[in-house]
Amino acid sequence: MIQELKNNYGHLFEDALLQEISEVGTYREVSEGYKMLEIGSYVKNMPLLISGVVKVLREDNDGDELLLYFLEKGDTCAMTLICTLGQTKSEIRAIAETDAKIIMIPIQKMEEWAGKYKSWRRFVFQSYHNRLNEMLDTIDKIAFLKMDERLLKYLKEKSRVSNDNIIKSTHQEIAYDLHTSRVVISRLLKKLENIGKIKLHRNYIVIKNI
Amino acid sequence: MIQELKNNYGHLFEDALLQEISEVGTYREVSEGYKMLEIGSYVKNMPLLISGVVKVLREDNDGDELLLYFLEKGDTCAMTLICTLGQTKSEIRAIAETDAKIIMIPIQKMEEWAGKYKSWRRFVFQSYHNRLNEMLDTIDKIAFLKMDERLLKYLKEKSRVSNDNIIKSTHQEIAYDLHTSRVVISRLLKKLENIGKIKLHRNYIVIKNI
DNA sequence: TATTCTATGTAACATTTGTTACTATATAAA
DNA sequence: TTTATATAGTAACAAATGTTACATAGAATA
Repeated sequence: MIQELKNNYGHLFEDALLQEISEVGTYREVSEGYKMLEIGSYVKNMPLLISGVVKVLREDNDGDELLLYFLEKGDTCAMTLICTLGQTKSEIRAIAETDAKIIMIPIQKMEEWAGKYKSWRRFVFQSYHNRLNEMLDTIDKIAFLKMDERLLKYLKEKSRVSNDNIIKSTHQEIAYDLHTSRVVISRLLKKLENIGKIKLHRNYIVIKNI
Repeated sequence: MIQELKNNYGHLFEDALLQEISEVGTYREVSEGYKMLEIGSYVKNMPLLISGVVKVLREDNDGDELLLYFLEKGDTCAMTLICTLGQTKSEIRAIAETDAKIIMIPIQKMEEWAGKYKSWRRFVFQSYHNRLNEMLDTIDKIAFLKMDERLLKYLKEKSRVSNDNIIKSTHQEIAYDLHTSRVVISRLLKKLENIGKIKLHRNYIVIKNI
C-alpha cells in the first residue's frame, strides 16, 4: 500500500503524513458497481482514490437519479469530508464506475490531521474546491444547456474518464444519469448518429468525432 | 465592531480568535445592490456576514443568470474560501440583496487560523458543508422540479430571508433569477394568483397562503 | 396635461421534452 | 430450437417551456 500511496499522493503529502496514512488506512480493491456510499447512511471512512472512476449521484424523493460528477485518481469525496464533522447522513450516492483501488481513512483522523499537517489541510481544502466547482459545472449543464448538448458532454466526459472511445451503456442507463426518459435519449442519439458524431450499437456506442 | 462580532460569532469562536478578528478585520456597511464579488475577479478578502442578505448568482457565457442561494447572518462565502488558496478567480457573483453589515478578513489569515484555531477550522468546514448542501438543493430544484414549483419555492425563500410577506420584485427580475423568460413568470404568477396563493401588484407581490 | 417609459396581461405559435404504444431484433434462458 | 427478456427504433401525441407580438395601465417626467 505504501508504494501505491507514494505514487499517487507522494507529491501532495509530507512523509510523516504518508506514514500515518499507511498505518491507519485500509487498502481495498472494489469492483465495478460497488456501492461506496449510500444516501442516508452515516460515513465512517473517507476514501482516497488510487485508481478507477467513481460516479457520484443525487436522488430525488421519487427515486429519480441525476449524475453529479465523476471522481478520478487523486480525488476524494467531499461529502465524506463534510459528513465527518456533523455526524450527518450522506446526501449522495457513490458507485464505482469501474474497478477501483482505494485507501479508506477513519474519519477521526480527518480532523486530527487538519490541525497537524499543512499538506492535509491544503488537500482537504483543494478537494472542497474541486467538488464545489464540479457542482457549479453540473448546475451550468442542467440550467443552461438543452438535452442534446448535455448528452454530448456526457458522452465526452464518459469517454474521457474511461479512457475509451467506446461507451458501454444502454440508452436507459444514460437516461437515468441525465434524468430523462429512454425514448428521449434514443431520439437524440439517433440524431447524433445521423450527423456522423457517433455510431450506435446494442449495449455500446462508438464515439467518432465529437 | 467587537460587540457585533461577539453577538454573532461569540458562540463559535474562541476569545483569542475573536480578538484577532477584531484586530485585522474591517467593518463595513454596504447598501442593497452592492456587488461584493464579481465573476472573474480575484478574491482578497473573506466576508463574515453580520446582518442582511447576500444573493449568490451563477452566469453562463451568454450573460444569462441563475440564482444559486442566499447567504444570511453568520454565513460566509465558500467561493471566497476556496479562492484564497489557489489564487483563482471567482466563479460566481455575490450581490447584497438587502443593506448588510460585514466584517472583511484578509485572506492570508484564513490559512493561518486554520492551523491555529480549532474553532476556525470547524467554522470553515461547516461553511463548506452548508454551501455544498445549498448547491445540492439548487441542483434538486432545477433538475427535479418544474418551473411552477421552482417559482413557489423561490417566493417562499425570498419571503423568508427578507422576513416579509411582500416581495418587492418585478416579473423580469424573478425571471432572471430562475433563468427563464418574463412571459413565463407572468403566466405562472397569474395561475398562483387565481388559486389564491398570492396577490399581484405592480412592482410587488403579496404572499397570502403558500 | 401630454408624453414617455416601465411593468404587466395575454394570445398565438414554436420548440423542447416527456409519454404511450407498438415493432423489430439481438441475446439469454428454457 | 423455442421462448422469454432486454434493447433499441419510431410514430403519435401531450405537456411544459420559450418566443413574438401587441395591448393596457401605472408611474415618471417634460
